[in-house]
Amino acid sequence: MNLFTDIRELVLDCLGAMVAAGGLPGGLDTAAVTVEPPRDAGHGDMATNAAMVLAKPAGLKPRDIAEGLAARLGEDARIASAEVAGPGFLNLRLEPSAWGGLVHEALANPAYGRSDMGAGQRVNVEFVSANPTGPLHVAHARHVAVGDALASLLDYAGYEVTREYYINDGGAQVDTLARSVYLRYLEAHGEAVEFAEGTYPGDYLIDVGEELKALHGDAFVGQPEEVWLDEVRAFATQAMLEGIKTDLAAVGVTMDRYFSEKSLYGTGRIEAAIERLRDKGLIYRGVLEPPKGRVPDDWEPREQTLFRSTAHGDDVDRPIMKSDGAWTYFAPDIAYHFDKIERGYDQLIDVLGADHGGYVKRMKAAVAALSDGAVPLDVKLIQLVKLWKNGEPFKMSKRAGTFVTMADMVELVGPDVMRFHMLTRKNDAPLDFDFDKVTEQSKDNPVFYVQYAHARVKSVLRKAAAMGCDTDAETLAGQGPVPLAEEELALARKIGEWPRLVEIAARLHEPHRVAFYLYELASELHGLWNRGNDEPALRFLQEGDSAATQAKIALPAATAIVISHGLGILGVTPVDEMR
RNA sequence: GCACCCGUAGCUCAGCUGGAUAGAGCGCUGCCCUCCGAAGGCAGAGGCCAGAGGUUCGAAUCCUCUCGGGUGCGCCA
Repeated sequence: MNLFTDIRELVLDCLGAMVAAGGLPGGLDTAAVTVEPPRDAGHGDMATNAAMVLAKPAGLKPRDIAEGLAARLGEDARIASAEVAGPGFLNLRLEPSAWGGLVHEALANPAYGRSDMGAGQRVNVEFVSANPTGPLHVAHARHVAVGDALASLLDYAGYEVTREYYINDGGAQVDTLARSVYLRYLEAHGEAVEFAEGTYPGDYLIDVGEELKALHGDAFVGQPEEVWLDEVRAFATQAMLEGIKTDLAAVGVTMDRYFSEKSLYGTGRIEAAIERLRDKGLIYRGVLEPPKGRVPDDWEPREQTLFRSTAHGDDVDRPIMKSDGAWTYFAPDIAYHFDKIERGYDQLIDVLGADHGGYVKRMKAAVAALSDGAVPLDVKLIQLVKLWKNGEPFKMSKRAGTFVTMADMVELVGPDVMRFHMLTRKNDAPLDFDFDKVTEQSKDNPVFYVQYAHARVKSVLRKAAAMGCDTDAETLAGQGPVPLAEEELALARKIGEWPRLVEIAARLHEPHRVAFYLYELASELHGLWNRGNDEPALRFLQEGDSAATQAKIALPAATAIVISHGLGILGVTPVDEMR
């Protein structure tokens, strides 16, 4: 139930009636007609641009259409007033009962805000996909928060969502991992080792070396790489993956599928994907031009196997095979996306680091080619997270050992703070993460502010219960449409915007909008609360009057329910009291 | 050189398939705290939406160009 779309339907009905009555020509395109909240609440509850959009094609003056439309809209029971304003806007004021009905809906319907806009379409959200060479670090934390919230949001909006992790276990970096673990293994046998350039010196591999020793004894000691590499690589990769899964579990994220890059090699799957492209005439042998203005020192023209990505919007064609005949990293990625397409997804979403920006066009080109344009790929690029501590930038350096893992971060601030804060910016804007501020209990901290609103309501409900009120949602819903005082309308309207917000955020693939909405909703609740300080009639708890209190608590209770819905999408647990 | 992202109040940032007088928090100024939780509240100042053209009834939003910042640009994934 989305009151904005309901009222838009009403507007369209009225327009239809005007056509029938001869007040408007038929056959007008109403696609551009919107019903939305006005920027300035003083203008009313909703505004429609119908008259302005239709004036030109109808050959009429906007105000004339608006006046005719206003007269018809005014006949609907939900419309308190319809006024023509400005160049032809129609400002609608709704009967308070219409908003009260929504508040009631929020209480009565646990699925309030859920949408069927997805219509069961299948969406694959790939996120994190960190190399399995170590624990997740803070940059991944943002990927985790954004990817998982986006997946939840789409689920909430009626899509069938798969959360997926692509394991980059096919490239050279897992060999490096294996060699590094091997060094730790030798160390476990008492050998002094040195971590050369290009190996991973991190402490996190010490245990893995020990485990390898426990498993294989000294069987690999002094042996050449051919003897142990495959075994150690598999063991190490598995160990890293287990660690990553543990890290994810600690913040409440469960992937539906882990897809191994390695599984694409030697199985004909890369070849099959490339063949598909070749069938479309998109694979050829050729020589690329060097990039203008910045020619690499060792540049020399080379004939390579290329994918004609320019046929689908890329700037240059891309190599899929190295000069030694091995696949470039792009080839298995093509095969991976081909696999996703073949699994029947209607939409693909990749959550990647912003440094992969140059990679988006070619991947979109590949997906467009492989799906004949049927499957859209949206790539969400995640900007960097800048860490702060004690008012100073907190440097993160692998070399200096100040390597902040996601697990460290969670230990310091908790999963809820981490997840919420990571969504307080658009994905493509850099984000500051200040270890002091994110846990601060003040209005400047959105995490706290939203949680506080929820806790405040819960506190009110506890006190109401102590007064003898029945505070469960079912009982409150049973009281029927919620009567609202003028001062309570702003909060009720905000509750009414929830379903609309969900659809907008889901359509744009922007989960941060949920976080911002929750902040606004919390703000309305706190604002109403504060007015209660001066005007006792507005307080949720009416001292000594449990009947009045019983009626009053429906609105805050509905607010808390919507907050919990929203936090649920973000993967944050609503708290019942602040500690 | 090319591509992508970004440029909105002193600072950090929102801004809906293009909508009305562009919003929030911080900071600043003034007033307020015996009041359901003051871990604050109310009010105010503060803007050429980087700049210039264009499309439109209407542009922060779409198009073109310029300037400024970030990221990336064939055998690294």
